[in-house]
Amino acid sequence: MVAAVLTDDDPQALETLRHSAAHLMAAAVVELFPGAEYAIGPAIADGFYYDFLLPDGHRLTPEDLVRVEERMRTIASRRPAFERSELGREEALAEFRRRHQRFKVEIIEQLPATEVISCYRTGDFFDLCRGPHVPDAGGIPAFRLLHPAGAYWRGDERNPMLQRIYGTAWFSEPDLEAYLERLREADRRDHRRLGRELELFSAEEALGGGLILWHPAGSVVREVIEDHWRRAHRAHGYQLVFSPHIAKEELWVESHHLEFYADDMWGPVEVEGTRYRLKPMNCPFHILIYRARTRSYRELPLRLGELGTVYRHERSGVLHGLLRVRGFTQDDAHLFCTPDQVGEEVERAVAFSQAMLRTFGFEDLEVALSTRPAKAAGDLALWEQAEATLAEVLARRKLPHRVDAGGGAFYGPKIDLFVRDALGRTWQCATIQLDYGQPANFRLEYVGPDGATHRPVMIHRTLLGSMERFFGVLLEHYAGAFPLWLAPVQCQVITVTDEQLPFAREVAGRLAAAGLRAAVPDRPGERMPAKIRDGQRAKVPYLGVIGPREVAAGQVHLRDTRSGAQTPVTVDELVARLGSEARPPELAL
RNA sequence: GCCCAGAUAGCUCAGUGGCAGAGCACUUCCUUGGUAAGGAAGGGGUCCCGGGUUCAAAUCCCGGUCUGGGCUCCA
Repeated sequence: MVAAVLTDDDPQALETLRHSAAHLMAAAVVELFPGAEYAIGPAIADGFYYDFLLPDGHRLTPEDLVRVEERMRTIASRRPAFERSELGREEALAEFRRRHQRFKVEIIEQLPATEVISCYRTGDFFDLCRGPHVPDAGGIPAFRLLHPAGAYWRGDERNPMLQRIYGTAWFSEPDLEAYLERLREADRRDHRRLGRELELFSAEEALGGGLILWHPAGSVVREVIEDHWRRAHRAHGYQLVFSPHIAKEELWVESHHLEFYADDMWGPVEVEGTRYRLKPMNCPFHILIYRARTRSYRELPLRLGELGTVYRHERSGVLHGLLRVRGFTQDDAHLFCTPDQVGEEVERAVAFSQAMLRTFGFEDLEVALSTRPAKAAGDLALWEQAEATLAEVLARRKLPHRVDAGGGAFYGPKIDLFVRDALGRTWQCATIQLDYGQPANFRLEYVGPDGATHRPVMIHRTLLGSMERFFGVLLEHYAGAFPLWLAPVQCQVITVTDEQLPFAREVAGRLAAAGLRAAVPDRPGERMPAKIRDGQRAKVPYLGVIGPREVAAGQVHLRDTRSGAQTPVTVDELVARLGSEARPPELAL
């Protein structure tokens, strides 16, 4: 018998608590829905869930959750113990068959024959479970059910769809309340909400799922990001290119995309008897640029970069705001190098992406190394060599990382960088993929110092991922309040009465001449407090207020909307101060 | 794709077989004011699309589109 000692600092204890809460919830569901079959109910990050198959195909509603939660409290008030028992395999199978619990029977049948089968009883509820648990069901200080959902048995869409309930449990009511507040904060920061409120982008029904319209304010931010990106790439030895959105189907045969990636590609378009496909990736285009003439080893590494728009046929159910879309622009680049340049090029790309992500306020990065998938192209020895090269780079840069076995692309292993945002959530941005396959598919060559032809190695990489996803992540990270260099409008010039409008326009003109984005709201007759409120709500970093006093003194009363601080400044001071704060950050390598 | 839920004014939403509504936004007029909403009047609808049931459909039924939650956290 394992007696769990609950302490606040032990993550294991919190997991135990949540798993116990899942059992308590299942007990309540079985009482409310006699005949319910229960599948699995693990603790997860921040909470727990349990999957059920309810009698008569009942589907859970939010109202059902209220009843389940009430019943959980009723059961908990009786403080039934979590009683552990150990059964033999046959005994356990008989018990769960008697209870008509097909999922438990299936699980036991798949356990090794020698495994000790432990079960827990909570009042009338009896479950197959490894444990441990809290001593009794009254020992769960704070819990809340969150939402119902559908989920396939074992996550496989060929299996029956079960009803899942998500919940959360904590050591205390204040902990629970803090967590619920975190959820509310995440909702307030939801990029879809902010995108609408700040008029940054939209997705219109008339356009089709997963397709995004960038509105003027969002387009300004994107343009600033792209300018920063282009400048940095030129400084780091990249050459920038453009390529079309569509190519002959034959090209995708040669690249093996149609063989390995067809499900994610849009269907063919036929023009004058030739089939074309929308591009899901930019690589074949950059490869054709490489192949346009004979290349010398003196040109390598050749780094071709492009903000390339691609189209992928994501399944309708996985689309999500800007984070999962069907048309998006990758900040893509392909590095063509000699085999002995690979290590250095990968290392430079990793450093470049770390530096780039830092300029957007992402200091804390997580790193993953993804290895050979089941469906892979190319020979095994090359894969092993490629994986070893990536691991060496991570070791040299002293980057702690996890290994995602089988998570690589079909043409090579990869290093992914994830940013951690202001709420502690992680998002994949940069990816650096080695590719020995495409150079062979396309018979790429360069002439070496020996006068003979050799095969280059390719590295695919993005730093930000895609403009859409990165913008969505950035928007949530900053909660819509962009730093000055990214803000769509950097300074709004507000007058106390309409009398000051000419001076306000003059000030805005001075700011614009200095390359700053300034605006004078066109709202004649509107009161100043209303214009201040609009500026605050639009998250404009600076509001410059001008009344009769400021006109007389040639000043602006500057309000920093982030801190609320107010200071009178001359127009020259205003231009100098905003000009220096608005400069894009330098890339620190 | 699959399960569930939703779609009513630009936005947030109420209305649930019998006259299409509120707040904000927008337009006009009045107000010229000092750091998060000055006042009044007005305009604005294919109640997502298509079909069905009904004397009558925004409302009920069927199909579609789009959106949202979830679908490899594994006793």
